[in-house]
Amino acid sequence: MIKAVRGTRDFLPEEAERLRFIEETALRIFGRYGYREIRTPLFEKTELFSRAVGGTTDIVEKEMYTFPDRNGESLALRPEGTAAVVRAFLENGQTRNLPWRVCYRGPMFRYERPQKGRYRQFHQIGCELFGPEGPLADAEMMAMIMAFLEAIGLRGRLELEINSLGCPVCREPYRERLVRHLTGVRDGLCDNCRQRLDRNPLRVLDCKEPGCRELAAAAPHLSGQLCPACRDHFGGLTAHLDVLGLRWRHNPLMVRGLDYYSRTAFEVTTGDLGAQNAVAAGGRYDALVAEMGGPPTPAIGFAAGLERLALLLEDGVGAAGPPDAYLVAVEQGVGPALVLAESLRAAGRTVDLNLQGGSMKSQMKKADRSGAPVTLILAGQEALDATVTVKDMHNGQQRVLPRDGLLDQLWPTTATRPSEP
RNA sequence: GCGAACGUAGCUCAGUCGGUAGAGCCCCGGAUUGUGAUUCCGGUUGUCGCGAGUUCGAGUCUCGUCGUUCGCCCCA
Repeated sequence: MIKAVRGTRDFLPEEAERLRFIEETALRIFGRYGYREIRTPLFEKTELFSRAVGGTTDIVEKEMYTFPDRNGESLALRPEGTAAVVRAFLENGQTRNLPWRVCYRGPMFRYERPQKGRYRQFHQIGCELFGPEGPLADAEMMAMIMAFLEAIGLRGRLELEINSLGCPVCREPYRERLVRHLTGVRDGLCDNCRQRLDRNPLRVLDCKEPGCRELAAAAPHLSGQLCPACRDHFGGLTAHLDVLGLRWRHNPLMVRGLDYYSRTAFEVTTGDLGAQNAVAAGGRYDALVAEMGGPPTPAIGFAAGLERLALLLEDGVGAAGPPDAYLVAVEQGVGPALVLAESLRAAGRTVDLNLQGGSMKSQMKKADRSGAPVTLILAGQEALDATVTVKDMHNGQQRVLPRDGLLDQLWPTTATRPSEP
C-alpha cells in the first residue's frame, strides 16, 4: 500500500474544518485591519529564497526542496512566505502604493525531521505590511495577532515575546563585541556554538545547552548596545503595547532564524507543544526590499503555523455541525425523497439523504448517528398521499405532514435562518 | 544530520518462558408488521509495519529497513 510521503499528512474532514475555521477567522480579523489576500506561486526560482532568506541559514542550506526545471533552471518549493510577497510587491509595481497590506495562507515546504507540530509540508497564514517605519505599525500588528488568537480561543495560553535585533548601524559593532566576548569563553561553549561563533554568532544566544545559556546570559546583550534610533523604536513599541494593555515580555536572547529581520522581532509561544513552542513569529525587515532591488521600503510581517494552532484547539472546535434533517427513504418513497431532499437543500437546509437503502430500522440507526434533530421518513404510504412523517429525534414524537409547505412547517422563516444561506 | 522509545483488528490496547492471535469500542444482523438511543442475542474484522536471520517452531529473540513519537538541531 502506498503511503503519504514522510512529513506530509492528510487532514480528514474534522481537521480540515478546523483549519478552515482558523483561516477564516484570521482572514476576517486581518481584514478589519485592512489586509487583503494575495496568492503567490508555491514555487519560485531558488535564488529568490537564497537571497531573501539568507544563504547561510539552515532553511536555505539544507531544508529547501529544490529541483531543476526542464530548462535546467533551479526552482524551489517555498519554505516561507515573505520572499515571494516581496517579489510580488516589486514585480507588480506596488512600491508607490503605500501602505501595502497583504496576507497569505497556504502550504510551505521544508525538509526537516518530522515531529509533533512539525511537518515537511506545513501550513502558514501570515501578513506583510510595507511602508510604515515607526513602532505604531509593529504594535498594531501584534494587537491584530492577539485579536486573532483571542477569536480562536487561545489567547490565555500564549505569551508574547519581543526583542530588538538592531539595524546595520548598531548590529555590526555589537556582533564584533559579542564575538570578542564569546571567543574569550570559547572552551565553555558546546561544539555547535563554537561553529556558530564563526558563522552566525547571534545564534549562540538562544542555544539550549545549559552551559551556553549561562555564558549567553553573561554576554553583552544587544538591547544595551542599540543605536539611539533603534532604542527609540523599541521604546515606542513597548509604550504602544502598554497603552493597548497587551502583556509582553522582553526576551533579549531571542534571535530570528532568517537573515532579513531587523529591529523588532517577536514570537507568540506556548508551553503545550514540546520543543515546538512558537505558534506565530515575525519581525521587521526594513532592508529587504532594497536588497531585492526595490526602493528602500520599511516593512514588517509575521506568520502563524496552522497545524500548531490546530493542536491547541479543543476537539470539535470549528467542526461542521450535524445536518438539519436526515431523510429515510424506503420502497416507493425513494423517488419522492430525492425530490424532497433537493427542494429543502435549494432552500438552504442541510439534508442527509440515505443512499444505502436497507431496512427502516437500519436507516433509523443512521439517522440517529447523523445527529440530525429531525428525521423525515418517506415510505410507501407517504409516497401515495404526498406526505412525509416527521420524527423529533429528541423526544421520539412524530407526526405526518403534507410535503407541500413542509419547509415552513419545520423551519418558520422568521424564527431561524438556514445554516447555509 | 544525531540519540532514544514505539509499530498487533477501523480505533484504544493485551499477548506470560518462543508453541498456530485476544479484549473493549466501532461496524453489521436479529429480538413478528414501517421507527433510532438503552438492553439482550449473534456475527465480520489481522501481510502481528516490511525484509532477512536464528530455531523443529518467531507477534515474542537478532540484524536491517520504513514509519511515528520524544529529545538535539532548526523552526510556524
